[in-house]
Amino acid sequence: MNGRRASCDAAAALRRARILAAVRAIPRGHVAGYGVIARRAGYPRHARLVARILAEHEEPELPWHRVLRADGRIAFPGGSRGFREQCRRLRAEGVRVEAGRVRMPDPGEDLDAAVWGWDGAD
DNA sequence: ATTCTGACCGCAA
DNA sequence: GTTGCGGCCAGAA
Repeated sequence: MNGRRASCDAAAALRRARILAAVRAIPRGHVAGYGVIARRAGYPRHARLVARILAEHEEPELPWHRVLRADGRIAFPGGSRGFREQCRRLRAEGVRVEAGRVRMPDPGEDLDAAVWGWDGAD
């Protein structure tokens, strides 16, 4: 077998595993950005990799809907199937979504559910 | 090796 | 609020 190729695949599998773990770790009712997930998984600047992995995942329990763009908006094109599904799932767990976008935690306002920029400190 | 494509990001107009 | 653009990085062609 080709060792270089094998170690490459292994590295890819590891990235994938760590990223999926980071996504699973987002508490219910909370959200995090692609970049935040990448950073928490140990791969800063790999936001696009997170997106790719979410697009290909096959794990039914994965809370992929808790992952948003850096500005708090849903990454799917508005009106697309994924867009509506993500909206639905988020609202189902108490996250406020308005115009395809999750409300940011304004200072002074006590949001009980949707916490933007969640980074594990909670 | 080179080129193209993303469920992206940050910053400047 | 919006758009545009360069930067980013893995994977496929």
